[in-house]
Order: sequence, then C-alpha cells, then structure tokens
Amino acid sequence: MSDAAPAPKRRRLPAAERSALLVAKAAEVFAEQGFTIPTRDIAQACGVTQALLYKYFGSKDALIEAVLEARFLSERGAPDTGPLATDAPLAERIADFYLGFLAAGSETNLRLFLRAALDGLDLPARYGARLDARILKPVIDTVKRAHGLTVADRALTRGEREIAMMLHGCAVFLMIRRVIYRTPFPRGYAPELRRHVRVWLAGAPAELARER
Amino acid sequence: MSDAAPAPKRRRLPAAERSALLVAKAAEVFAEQGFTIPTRDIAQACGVTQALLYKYFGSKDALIEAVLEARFLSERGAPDTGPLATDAPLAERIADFYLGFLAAGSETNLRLFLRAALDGLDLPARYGARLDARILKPVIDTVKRAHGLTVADRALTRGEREIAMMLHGCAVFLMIRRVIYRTPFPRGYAPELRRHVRVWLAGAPAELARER
DNA sequence: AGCTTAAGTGGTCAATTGACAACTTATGCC
DNA sequence: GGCATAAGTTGTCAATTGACCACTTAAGCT
Repeated sequence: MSDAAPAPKRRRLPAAERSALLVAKAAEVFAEQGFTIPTRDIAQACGVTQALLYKYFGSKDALIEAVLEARFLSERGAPDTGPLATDAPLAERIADFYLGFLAAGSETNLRLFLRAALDGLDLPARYGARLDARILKPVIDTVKRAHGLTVADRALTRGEREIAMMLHGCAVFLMIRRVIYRTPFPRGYAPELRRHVRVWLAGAPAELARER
Repeated sequence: MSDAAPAPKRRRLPAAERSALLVAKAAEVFAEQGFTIPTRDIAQACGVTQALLYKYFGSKDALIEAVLEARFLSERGAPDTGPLATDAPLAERIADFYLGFLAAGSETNLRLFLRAALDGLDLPARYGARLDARILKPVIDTVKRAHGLTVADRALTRGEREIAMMLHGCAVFLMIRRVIYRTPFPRGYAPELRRHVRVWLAGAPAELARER
C-alpha cells in the first residue's frame, strides 16, 4: 500500500538536455494543434511551467524556429540511400528507398511541414536544396545508370527534376492521404507505392532520355 | 475635385445576399490565415462589425461549417468532364480535364481543404465520395474505353481507385507546390501536367488490365 | 408621411494569451 | 557540511478574443 515514494519528479535537467526535450515535445504539439496553440499548453505537455519556455526561448517565434531548424534544417534526418545501391531489381530498389523516406519523414514532420508552409513560414524554399541532394538526384541517377545513360556530376536539369518530382509527389501524396486525410491503409502503403514505382518506371526513362 | 459623393456605403443588404457575401469572404480569410483568425478580423475583411457575424452564424464553428459546406459539399463546383469526351488524343483529353480541375480548385479551396484536414475537421472523409464520382471514375473510364476495356457501371475497385489516385496525387502535388510551397511556375503547370499524364499513360493501362 | 421590422452597430464581459519580473530550490563543487 | 549558481516556479499585466445585449437606423409598405 504505502508506496509513499512520490512521483519520480525529474527536475533540474542540464540545460542542453532540457532544451532538446522542449523542442522535441513542442514539435509534436505544434504538429498536432498548429502554431497558434498557447505556450501554456506546450509547457504543460512538456511537464514544465510556461515561464520556463521563455527562459530557453525568448519568444514563441524563437521556439517555432528552433523546432523547424531541428526537424528540417539540421544535418540529421537524411533518408538512407543504401537501398538504391543494392543489386535488387530497379523497381524494388526505388520502392525500398521511398519506403524508408516515408517511414523517416514521420507524421509529425509532415504535419509540421504543411502547417509551416500554409502559415507562410518559408520552410519549403529553405528545404528545397536538401530535397534535391538527398532524394531527387539519387533517384534520377539510379534510373539513369540502370538504363545506360551517362550520370553527370552536375545538378539536375529542370526537366529531370520534374520527372523525379512526379514520383516524389505520388509518395508524398500517399503520406498525406494517410496522415492528413486519415485514409486507412490496412496493409501499409508498400503495395501502393510499389505500383506507383512500376507505373512511373514505365514512362520516366523515356522522358529522361529526351532530356539530352 | 469636389467629388463629394461619400463612400458608396452598401448597407442593409437582404439577408441571403449578405450571408453569401460573408461566407465567401470568410473562406478567403480562413484560407489565408487559418481557422484561428479572430472573428473581428473576419468581420473587418467583410466590412462589417463582428457582432453581425454572430447574427448570421451563432458561433465561429457554425461559420466555419458554412464555409466548408459552401466550398466542398454543395452541388456546385464539380469539374467539367467535357474535355474527356472530345476526339483529341487520350493524353490531351486527360491533361485538359485536369487543367480544368486545377483551375477550378482555386488556391482558396486547396488551402481551406488542407487546413481543415490538418485541424481534424473530417472534411476528406465527407468529400471522398464526390471525388470518386466527379474525377477518378471519369478518368478511369476514359482510359478503359480508349484501350478497349469494358467499362462497368459499378464503383471503382480498390485497385482502379489507386491507379487513378496516382495521377490525382501528381496533379494535386503540383498545385501544392505552387500554392502552398510557393514554387514559381513561370509558364503555368500545363507543361508539367502533360508530362505527368504521358508518364502515367505509359504504365497505367497495363495495371488496369491486370485488375480483371 | 408615418410606422414596422429587420439589418446593422457600439460597448461590454469573462476567459485567454504572450511576456516577464521577482522569488524559490535543487545540485555540483570545495 | 556549506554555499554559489543555474534550473525552475509563482504571480501578474496588458492585450486579445468569443460571445452577446441593448440600442440605432435604413427600407419597404400602406
């Protein structure tokens, strides 16, 4: 009975640790509730007083910026390009790569990204370069190699980028349907994603060849 | 000089007219600023006092519901399926149909829809049936006919629906990139959309044939 | 013109919200 | 143990916000 030990109050964390904790939790809350959620609610979700948020981040905007930085602009979080380089069939490699991207780009990330974009926070422009380097170019180069096209060391042409964006849009839209529209995918989206890759691969190489 | 005629104060509109005006303007404001915008700001954008909003709609939620109803659940606003039935080449017909959809689904509509979905307003589920009837099935049937497959009078199978959804996702993602991500498309998105349709048509018919 | 009625306004209230100053206390170091 | 310092809290303030009541006035009818 007398389990008198009071709740294990974890107080007085070192600043770096607390800061990371606040940013992580705030990301979830912003993603779910939007950036207009009161700072008091964020603090409560963090198990901390509202005033402490202001000790760590001088303003609500600064907290938002810290969240976006941590989630989208820091070096961590690039999807693993390993699946692209196996000796499996091309379609399988690309599907596996994108399945990794969809898993890594968590629900929180998608919600945050869309909310930030809707609210004019200029995130997509800042994120654009990373998208090209981490996702679009690796995919295009993989397809080119598989079809005997020469792989240049330069940035994607506009046309190549759009071809890659078609598949990317399909993958992101799958995630939007599940996470934002709340469409149920009882067996995950692997089957649908594989089909998308099949269809895309039926037409994309010819388009790529056209691009000089 | 003495254009002494004072500002043409349009006051005392008939209720139906005023109501429509409020809903239309509120849709724009919600789309731009999100559903958390103060009712006072909406009223100001309408050129009306905040109290009047409460005369017409008993609460903020009721106003939001009226906006979503008017934009997504009323009978108006179905995209024109005319372009699907011309005697132009298949790719051109589908591209033209979707260009119409992208133009009709205005920026305001896309923003509203995403915001509503993000905020858990359950709009996608309510809108789903209309999407099938107005867009996905017409497209699939057009492709089937062009490829000599029999067109049934029943609803789409799950597989057919996903095949259509692939193209739909590409089109919506184009709009998202322009409207939400604010990516510039100097020459409109007709060129990219046409390319998407080409690629899709290279693989989709084979997938459709598989679906029995 | 006079009157009725619906359209629209001004002002107010309690609750909420971003921000912060003053205060308290846990924790590591000697 | 004693204590310096950073970690965390309490309480407060002005501005904002959803809601609404009492009041004013334009339009149509006769």
